[in-house]
Amino acid sequence: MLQSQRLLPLTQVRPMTTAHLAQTMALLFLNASELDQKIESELSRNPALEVDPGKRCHICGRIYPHKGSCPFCTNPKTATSEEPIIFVSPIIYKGQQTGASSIEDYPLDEVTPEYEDLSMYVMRQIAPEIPAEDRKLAAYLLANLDEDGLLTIEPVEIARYHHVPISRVESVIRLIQHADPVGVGSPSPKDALLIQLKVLSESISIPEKAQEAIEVGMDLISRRQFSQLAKILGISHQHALEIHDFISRNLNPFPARGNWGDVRSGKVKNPSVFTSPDIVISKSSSANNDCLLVEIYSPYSGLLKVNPLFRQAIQQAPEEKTTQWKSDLEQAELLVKCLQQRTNTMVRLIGRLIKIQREFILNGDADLKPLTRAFLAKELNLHESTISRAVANKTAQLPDGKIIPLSKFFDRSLNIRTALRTIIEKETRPLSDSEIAALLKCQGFNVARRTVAKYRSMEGILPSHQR
DNA sequence: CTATGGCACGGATT
DNA sequence: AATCCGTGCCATAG
Repeated sequence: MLQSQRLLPLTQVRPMTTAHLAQTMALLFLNASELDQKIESELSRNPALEVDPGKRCHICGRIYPHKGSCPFCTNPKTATSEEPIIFVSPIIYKGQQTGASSIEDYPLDEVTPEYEDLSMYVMRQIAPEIPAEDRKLAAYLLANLDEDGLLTIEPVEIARYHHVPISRVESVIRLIQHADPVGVGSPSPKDALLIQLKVLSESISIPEKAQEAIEVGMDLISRRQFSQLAKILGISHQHALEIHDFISRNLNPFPARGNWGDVRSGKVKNPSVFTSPDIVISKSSSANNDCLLVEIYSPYSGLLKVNPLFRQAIQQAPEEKTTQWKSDLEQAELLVKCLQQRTNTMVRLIGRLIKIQREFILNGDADLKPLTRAFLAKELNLHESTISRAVANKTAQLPDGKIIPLSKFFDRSLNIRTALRTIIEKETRPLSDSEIAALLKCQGFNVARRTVAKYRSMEGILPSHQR
């Protein structure tokens, strides 16, 4: 049944036909840039379609469809609640964040396809900062990251191979390490942690001796021998625990894990380009409250309409073209309606999603709540497949600038994984996988021994006899 | 001999 | 219908 009729659209949506439904689904499946392409081609083909130029906000430069003032600039000021502010942006600003317009300029020919995304992503950030003659070097370095974002080759080798002084190699590496997955391109987890710690120390306060702890006691930390660690550093056991807690909460020994780990199998739809995100989430900067601003890119939403002149002209259409024109007009009307519907669904979906995962967005991975598409579908009175399509192939940019696939918001095994992590943190004696499995069973998580092992490695925790 | 990681199969999820 | 994920079995490392 057509449950979705019940929802209240922004503007009145006329009754849905099957064609309507089918096309809405098709549109929903596309992400912002794909939709952009699709509509552009439709525009050039179909004379019945017309683009309203919209209005450009004189403050932020955004385009918005209707009269009144720019929703982006006015809403945040009036907002008081913790409700996220959601609005739709009809235009994609390509390369808006970095100003790096065309990636083709950068030599990435040696990149292995699976990791292309990560390499591109990093390259895009650092490209403006490195001199042109070092770009090849950077590309080579990025091509030799492993799936965890760590460098697999020695700087000395690179220097020799490219016939450049090692200092230049090192300065490029430094740049890479400070790019978004902070610590990416480090030769080892230890170095990655150190970099992250340093970057982090500029914004928040870090526990004393944390740096020393990583430098000298890296293996002690990973083996969870805290009393040893405390002895070496001359600090209390309690303090050692605090340091460990800080590290495991804020740092990531494998920079690329989590963000890019799930894209790694190499079957990305559009492998050549790193597409701009479909939604951008930012914190309200102007106001004193901390509500979230959510910008959804939905190309031409509200701008695309049926050309009224065409509608009139159809009366006087030449005999042989009248059927053609009629079908053009129908298609145009359908497309406009479906686009409206798509936007509407996206807004509702994202709104709900943001509310549920608010903590995750603000505080990071640790606060991700378990969620399945089926659950969300029930809440929104939509069909599961609708959610699936809406989520598929889309990405979101978080306030901290990270870009993640929207599917990351849905994870059913995450609560079990955190439970597992806390169990390992709590227990003093190294527990074997089967023992952990038993403990998890007590907490209500029915998982097999084999699964525990998998989660462990997902979290980057060493096997029990090595801790 | 026990704990772990690899491969592969079946059921759940999308 | 395609894909992902948990799980069982088996080889291997400790």
